[in-house]
Amino acid sequence: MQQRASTDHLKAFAEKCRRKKLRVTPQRTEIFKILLKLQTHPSAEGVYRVVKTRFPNISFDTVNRTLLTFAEIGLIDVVEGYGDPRRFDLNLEHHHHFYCMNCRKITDLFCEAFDQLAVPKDIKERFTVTNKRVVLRGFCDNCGSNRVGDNSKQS
Amino acid sequence: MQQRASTDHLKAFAEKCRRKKLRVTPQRTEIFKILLKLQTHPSAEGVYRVVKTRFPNISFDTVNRTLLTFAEIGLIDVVEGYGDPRRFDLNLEHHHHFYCMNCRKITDLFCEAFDQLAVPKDIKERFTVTNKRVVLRGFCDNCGSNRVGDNSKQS
DNA sequence: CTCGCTGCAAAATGTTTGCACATTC
DNA sequence: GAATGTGCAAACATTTTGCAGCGAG
Repeated sequence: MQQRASTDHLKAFAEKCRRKKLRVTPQRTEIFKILLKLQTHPSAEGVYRVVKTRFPNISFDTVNRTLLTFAEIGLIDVVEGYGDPRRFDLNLEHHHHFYCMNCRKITDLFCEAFDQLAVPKDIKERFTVTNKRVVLRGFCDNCGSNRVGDNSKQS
Repeated sequence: MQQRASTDHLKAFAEKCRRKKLRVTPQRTEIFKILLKLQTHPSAEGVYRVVKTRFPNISFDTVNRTLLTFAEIGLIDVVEGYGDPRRFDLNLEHHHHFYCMNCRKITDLFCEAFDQLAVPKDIKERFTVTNKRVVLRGFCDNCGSNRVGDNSKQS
């Protein structure tokens, strides 16, 4: 089933690149194909290891940059954590987080509706769940008005 | 209000340390006090900068190790992302994540109840929300049986 | 007095940047 | 042919480890 869809995905990929004025290079295509096949949540390093079996000369930087580029144009997503340094939270009570994509600030959210969300039985059967949290992402009021969609940093 | 509670928190802190057979050193106490005051989600670096104003000789490692120790005994929490390398996700559809604290594998969860969770109006007013996700944490079936609560790694 | 904790230094890991050459459009 | 993408190498940032001496219990 994955195989069948690949062609469509590849077409969509090429089109998206063209729309964003990105060149469709063999490296990019291969990386995208590998992402399709992996269906996991690999790090740049993980993707690199796989791509290397087909493009032995590819550099890690190309893989890493390509992934960041893909994320920038919305072709793929970056998993929560976003590669930031580890951060700590004194608040052990049940609460939730809003993460600003621009200034990277995390705001605690307290919300009964979120707290009350139940973990379905089938998930509980597959995993030992010790923590449940709703994570929202977007832009805080400081950042929301000025900017729209890019990934530039700010200390 | 934070001020008043500090004493209690400090007592609880000392007791927790004793229970876990950790020594109550000035450094640890200071770091804990700073966490109480910060009420944010600082990185080790961020905590270090503040502690240094009072303990100019403290080393970054002590701060970092202390924070990790605190997290290990459940005194504080590590925010989603956990300091892992950045990871990517091809799946742009609405889905949710389970993160295994042991093997660090992320599993996609598809769950209607989670999808349907509405973001309350007051949150929408404060933030521009572009993404919503439920993140569960715990141990997957491979890791759940062998281990219970520590933080040791496994490649 | 003992063992855990701290500070220092170095290593390991992960990420970013600059530049010359190759390649897509 | 112009401009973007790639590979390489070095810089940078973050996290981890080993060890000698210090200090809490």
